[in-house]
Amino acid sequence: MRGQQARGSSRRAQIVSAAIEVIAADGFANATFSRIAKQAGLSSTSLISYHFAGKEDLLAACLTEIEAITNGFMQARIGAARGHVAQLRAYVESNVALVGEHPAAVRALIDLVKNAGSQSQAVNGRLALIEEHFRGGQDAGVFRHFDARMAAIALTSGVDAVVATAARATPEPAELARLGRDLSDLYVRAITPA
Amino acid sequence: MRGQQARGSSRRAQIVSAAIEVIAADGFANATFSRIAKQAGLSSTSLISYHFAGKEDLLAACLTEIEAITNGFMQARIGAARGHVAQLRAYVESNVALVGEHPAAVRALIDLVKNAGSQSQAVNGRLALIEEHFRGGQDAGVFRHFDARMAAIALTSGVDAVVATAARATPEPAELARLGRDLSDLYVRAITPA
Amino acid sequence: MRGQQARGSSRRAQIVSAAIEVIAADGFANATFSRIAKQAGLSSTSLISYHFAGKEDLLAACLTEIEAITNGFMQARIGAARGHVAQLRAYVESNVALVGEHPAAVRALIDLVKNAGSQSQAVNGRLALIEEHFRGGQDAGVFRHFDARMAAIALTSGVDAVVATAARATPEPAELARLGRDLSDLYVRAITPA
Amino acid sequence: MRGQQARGSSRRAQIVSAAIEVIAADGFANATFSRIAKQAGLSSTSLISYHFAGKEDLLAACLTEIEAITNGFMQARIGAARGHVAQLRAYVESNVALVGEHPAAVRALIDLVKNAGSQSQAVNGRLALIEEHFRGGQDAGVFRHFDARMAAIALTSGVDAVVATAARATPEPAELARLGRDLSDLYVRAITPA
DNA sequence: AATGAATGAGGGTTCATTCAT
DNA sequence: CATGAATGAACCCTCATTCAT
Repeated sequence: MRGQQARGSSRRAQIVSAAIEVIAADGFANATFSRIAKQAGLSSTSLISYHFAGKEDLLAACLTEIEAITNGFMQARIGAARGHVAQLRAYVESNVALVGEHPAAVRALIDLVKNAGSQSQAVNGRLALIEEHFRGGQDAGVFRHFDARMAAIALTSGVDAVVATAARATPEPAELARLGRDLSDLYVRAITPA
Repeated sequence: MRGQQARGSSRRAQIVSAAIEVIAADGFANATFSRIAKQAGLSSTSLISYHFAGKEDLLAACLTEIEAITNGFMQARIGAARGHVAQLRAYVESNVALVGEHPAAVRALIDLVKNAGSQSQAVNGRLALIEEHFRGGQDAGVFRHFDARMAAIALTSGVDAVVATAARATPEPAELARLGRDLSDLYVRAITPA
Repeated sequence: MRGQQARGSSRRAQIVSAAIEVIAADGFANATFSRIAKQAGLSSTSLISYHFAGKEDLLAACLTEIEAITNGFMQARIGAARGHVAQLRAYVESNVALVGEHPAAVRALIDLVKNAGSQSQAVNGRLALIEEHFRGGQDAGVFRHFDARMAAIALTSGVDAVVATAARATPEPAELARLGRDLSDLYVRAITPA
Repeated sequence: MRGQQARGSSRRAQIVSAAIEVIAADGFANATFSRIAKQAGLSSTSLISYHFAGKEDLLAACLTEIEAITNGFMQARIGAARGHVAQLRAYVESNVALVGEHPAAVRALIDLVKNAGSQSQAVNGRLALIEEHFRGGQDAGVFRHFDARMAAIALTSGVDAVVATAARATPEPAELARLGRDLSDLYVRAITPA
């Protein structure tokens, strides 16, 4: 009766998936319950309200879902890398490469981050992780001493923006790879000692 | 009858100013005529419609106003700098410093850029300018050879994000100066040869 | 979410009915959602938007409903008549007689025809039917040779105007019958050979 | 201060003229003060309110002006005709011919009659005149005995409708002449004895 | 005589949400 | 679980009119 169902509900997953597609296609501002319901093949928006406590709840679920997708993709590559620099490269390059694998998820994520970013723990979590990575590298002496939080913000938003631009054009994998390499070059130079 | 007033109208300026404050405080999505009218001390939203052809028109006027403010502030500093590197530093540092002078304008600008960015020629103009600056530096041999467009995107969005974060906290001028220096260090290292 | 309901919805029918009464009473120009909602006993206009895709949709539904009413009444009488002249008489007389049965529908129809006439295929269909009838009579040699389209326009609008006047006064059935006879006399004389 | 100026004001005439053109071009429903002011080259709608007591007043003035135009054209032709039948022909044919001379006035008149018809004395006056003409012809024995008022309604509305259709197409003078002759044939046959 | 600014009512429409079934 | 109906607030916008100047 309340809305807010068990996490495992298949209906929930179906709605979240539809919402992500709508956000990716029509933008965050146009992602209404109406469009989402239609995309999901539901006859009524009330089903969404039934499964989610509110729009915020749905959006949070989208964010969670997207991050599960992206993390699954990126974590493997990052985990395989050895050393602070290599891991940072892996982060940037796998993030760019992700556009080729899950364009809708990437587009939706960027829109969600733009519009609901600072409230979201998930987004802030990603930020904190990178900040922590920077501090670790600094302690290990492989990164310069800069404002780690500031650099984390600059990096994540920069990567997001490049990825967003790329996501609009659906480029070739090879082109994406070059883009990712170029971009990680930029940041590695920025944070490592001369 | 109007719907499009002479540029110099004081009411227009008052409404634009109120709109900027609302966007800065409540976000682009919540910047409704109602809130703007209330902020401006107007008795009804129809006065806004009287002075502006529509919401788009008002938003465009806000963007114009903000850019006038920011350009007036930044152009002087950038123009005073000599050399590609110094000019880039001037851009980044003056942009960060701007937060201390016009926090509302900065916050609003960032929200407008996020939500109306790719349609706005003013925004795209800024991007093109930096891209051009990069190419010029590359031709002069003072910048490395990287994807100029990509780097321009990464830089502008990174600066915007750092600035946005700073704008939320209203920090001291000295702190802002340090932040600007740190950030421009980052980008200068990123784009200059080892 | 709907905006376009199944044809059989009782609410839809209720709203259409209310709209017809409002148009009949206040005129097409004053048939606002507010007045229609009040007439239908609804608490808000949004319910109308819920059941109809827009004002046009509602108006189209009204036209359809009215034509169903009028056709049901007139078709029987016209179909029972034999010969071109008798059918024309049946058309004119049954149209006038209709005022006694469904005054609101008649008044509303005339207002709708006046204001949305040339766009409506239903209205144009009626015109085309009569024009065709005229041509048939001319080919059969029972009608004179005149501009069939022009005469159809003159007849339908003339009948509409007489009917509209009659509808304003709610006259007795006998009086209506005489009016219908007189009017059909007029047109029969106009189109049959001396 | 009140609005409602002396009849002879040149501004008044200018506004009336603009209003007629707007009604003819955009239709009665879209004839707003805004559009009329623009058409008249005025900078503000308040000037209209200044010269006219209200919208009704302006519309009445339009009707008066149009009738002055049409009467000037038609009266000459009707007055030159001798006999009841010839005068009726002159009315119908000159009315149709008018389309070629003053298309805007005709289009506007028809729209005004449709939307403000039954309230207007001028319109009702025209009706009464024809009704009187019919009675005169009946007394003189040249017209049959029919419901004079009803026939007047049928005739005027029929002529208006044909004229309205013609006004939409701006046809050749010769075509208009034929149309007028055909139409007056129709009505003459309708009202004269077999 | 004329004007620009301002007003308030009302326009249709969209939206997330609630409720009874 | 699921649904269709209903709701009320809020949205942007247009209109004729008024007022001080």
